[in-house]
Amino acid sequence: MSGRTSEATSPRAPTGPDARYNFREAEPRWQAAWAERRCFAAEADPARPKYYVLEMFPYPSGRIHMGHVRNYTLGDVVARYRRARGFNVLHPMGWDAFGLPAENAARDQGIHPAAWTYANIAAMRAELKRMGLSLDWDREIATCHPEYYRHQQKLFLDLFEAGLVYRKEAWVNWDPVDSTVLANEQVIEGRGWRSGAVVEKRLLSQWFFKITAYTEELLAALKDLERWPERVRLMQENWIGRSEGATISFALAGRGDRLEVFTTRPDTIFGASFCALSPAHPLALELARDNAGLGAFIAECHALGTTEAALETAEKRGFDTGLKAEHPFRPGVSLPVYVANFILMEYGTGAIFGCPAHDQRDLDFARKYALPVLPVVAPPGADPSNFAVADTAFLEDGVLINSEFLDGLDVAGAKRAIIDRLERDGIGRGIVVYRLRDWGISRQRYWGCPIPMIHCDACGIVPVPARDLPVRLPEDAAFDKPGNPLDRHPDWKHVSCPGCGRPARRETDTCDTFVDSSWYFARFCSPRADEPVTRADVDYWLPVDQYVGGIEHAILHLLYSRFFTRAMRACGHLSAEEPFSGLFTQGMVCHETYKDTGGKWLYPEDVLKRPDGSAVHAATGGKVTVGRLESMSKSKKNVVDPGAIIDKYGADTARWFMLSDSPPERDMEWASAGVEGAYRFTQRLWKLVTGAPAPESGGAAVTAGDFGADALALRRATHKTIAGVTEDIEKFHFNRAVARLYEFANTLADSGAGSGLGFAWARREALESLTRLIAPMMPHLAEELWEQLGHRELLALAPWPEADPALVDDLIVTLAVQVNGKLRATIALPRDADRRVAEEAALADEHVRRAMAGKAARKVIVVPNRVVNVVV
RNA sequence: GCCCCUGUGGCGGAAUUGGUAGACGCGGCAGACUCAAAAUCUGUUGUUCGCAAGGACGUGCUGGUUCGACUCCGGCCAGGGGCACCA
Repeated sequence: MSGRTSEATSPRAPTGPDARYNFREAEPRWQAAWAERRCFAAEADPARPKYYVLEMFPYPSGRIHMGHVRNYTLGDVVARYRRARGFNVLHPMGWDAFGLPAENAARDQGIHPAAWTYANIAAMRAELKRMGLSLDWDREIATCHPEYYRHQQKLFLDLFEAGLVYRKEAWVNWDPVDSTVLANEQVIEGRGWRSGAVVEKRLLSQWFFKITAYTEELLAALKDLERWPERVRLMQENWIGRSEGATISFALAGRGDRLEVFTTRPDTIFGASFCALSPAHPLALELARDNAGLGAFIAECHALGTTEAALETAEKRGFDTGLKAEHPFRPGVSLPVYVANFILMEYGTGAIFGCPAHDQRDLDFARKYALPVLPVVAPPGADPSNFAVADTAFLEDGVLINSEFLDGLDVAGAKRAIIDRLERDGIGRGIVVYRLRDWGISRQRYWGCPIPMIHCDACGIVPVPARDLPVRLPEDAAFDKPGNPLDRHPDWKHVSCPGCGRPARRETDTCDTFVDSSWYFARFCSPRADEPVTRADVDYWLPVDQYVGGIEHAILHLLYSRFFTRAMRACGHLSAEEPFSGLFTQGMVCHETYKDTGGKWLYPEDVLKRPDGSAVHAATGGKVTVGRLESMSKSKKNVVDPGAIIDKYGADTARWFMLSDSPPERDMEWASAGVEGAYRFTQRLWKLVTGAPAPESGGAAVTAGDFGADALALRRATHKTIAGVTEDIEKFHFNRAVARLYEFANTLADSGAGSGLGFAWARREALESLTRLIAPMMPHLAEELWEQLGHRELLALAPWPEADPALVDDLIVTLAVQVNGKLRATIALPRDADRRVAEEAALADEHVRRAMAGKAARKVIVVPNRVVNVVV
């Protein structure tokens, strides 16, 4: 080592290449080398097994955040590992580039959305490139580019042709702050997911994708997505919301028509005491024409909509229409028909029968309007003659009572019996209904993909001919007023009708941005094709073998992508059944929060932590309150800028720390002390490999006889580590892989000088294996070490090390010896020693003898290579 | 309200899936080097009793199954997430 002392101390001042690993110099150098060799450019090759790794593409906000660093590091480990395993890997990157923030920037800063977006993309691309990700940048796409949305418009036309797109007048969720329509999924607790504004109901003509055409398929296929987290499958299952029930049609007294209701409890028909209609039900609207009171009630229901007041009160209210529905099995009994505010037109038939004894809402309603409550299911063993329901409905299984031909059956049996009877009588049938609704995609915004349709007074709605695509966004839109800039534009919407040539109007709605992200994974397979996708390419690359992203997209994005895959298949674009065969959902990156004495949030870099755990303001020395761990957010200032971390420690350290400690699916804490530890490890590795160079074997033949005990021990450690790290990476247990690599580096550092040709060979094998194993996680350092070990070829192109099974298992194993289940000793035995040998060795141990206190062993349990338990 | 997940040292977490609880990292303590500090290296670090050998206790709480339970089962408690007038 050199005599220099003042350098090489702080991460801020690394120096000469011989003293320390200089990431500042090395990282850009290796990135340039990878780019020059085009190591990560993917090409379809049917002769090779493919592996498509994809992380959810980012919204170009302008800066990357720690969540991105974690997401892209996880994906990159998989990509680099698979490449080393010989797969033809596709690992692309793009930009989810349409969306409202660009229009807000235009309004607030006077920058055009396109200029703002492309500048952000350039900034973020540069940041991502510094991370050393093994991406095929040749395939980069941005959804706001006409070369992308042009193909999306073509897909829209194809879906339209296939009957999967339609237009209907619908009550929509209107966000008054963003002046746009939101999908049901984008309304969270009655508020817009982006603006947080209270959402109103409005009736508008909207474009819909017929996702319900695939409801059964989307649900049934979930069980085959074995490499998806169970929890995501469950969330989608709940979202689709399958429920089995029956329709029952009631005759209406004094009218020729009938009322059809939907119920999941047809078995409770004899307990029915009223019927109720949705305020939007056609019959309700018809009756309202001659009934001012009813009209007022319906108007009131709509006005309330999903406003705050409605959410808070949530009171069940109804209006008696005066109509009577005749009970289908009890001649002469009739039920009042109400319009009720809690019945949804979109679910079932928009009408129900109420059985208060066995449904809590119906019970509340019945009590309010003094309707009868007749129990028809009693708990098993209860006396049917005096079983009654007070203010809690009885929802469990039991025995049918007061129900004529159903009496004595259980709930499941009664359901079957009544459905049989309804079907025989022709007044109902068993059906399955779903919660899932069609996907409303119209947005009254500028910065989105224009919907390629034209409204003609003579021809109606006419698709834009494919040859006229793309329908480009006008560049000269104005953003200073609320509402849709496309609709306000002086001439953009005026076109001639493709059918009759007369003046017509363009559709001014643009697509929900979830449409853009519903097929980008397919576009990556042939990103410059003159058609949405090239069949041969998508059929080779799809499905995505490993998709990585945040749990927040568990429902919307993933369900829409699954729909799009099916819709594109129906249009002949691809043959994949599912878009993502493997899914991994990562946890969030969290950080402590800090507040000063005035209660103002502080950035972590302005806070000084003291050894006793307290914290002070770095500049003023004032007291700082340390708050709990929370997901990083700008509003709480508990953010750490990835750029600053990479400046200070390098990309490899940031990547390594991201993978250490916390399992990737769990939330993690970004702790500065942990980062320092990761940085120290990079330097230790550098010293380990360069400090005591392993001689090159130079092709000299090494035979088994050359390996002494120390060499063999080292070789066993090496092969055990290879096997362990390989398994950990396969299973996404990156934190365990990291722990193993720390352990192996410690073993290697402690293994000393050793002697002889065999040891030198074993040491070199160990160092090369270590270098290859860290490569997916710390790719730059690994290349540097690989070069130091004398290799001329890039490590990025080298294969993954193979573990020799003969060296993975130890020859001598340690067994635990218990007496009555308590650990008393450990004994060392040859691997797979005979049970009798193990038993004798255990009983001979002095600690064991003492614990047995002279008593005889009643029973001895031997688990080979693990444990001997002596029962006395 | 319904559904799901998680609870292990001072902290992040590990435990071959029923077989030596606490690997690995962070932090702490002690020591070496240094005029001193930083960096680096060595040792130590669940609690507790004991000079020691050694013992007792210990995976949210509680009961059970088992030769043996962080792991399986029942009942609680706490934290987090999803859905929520869905008939």
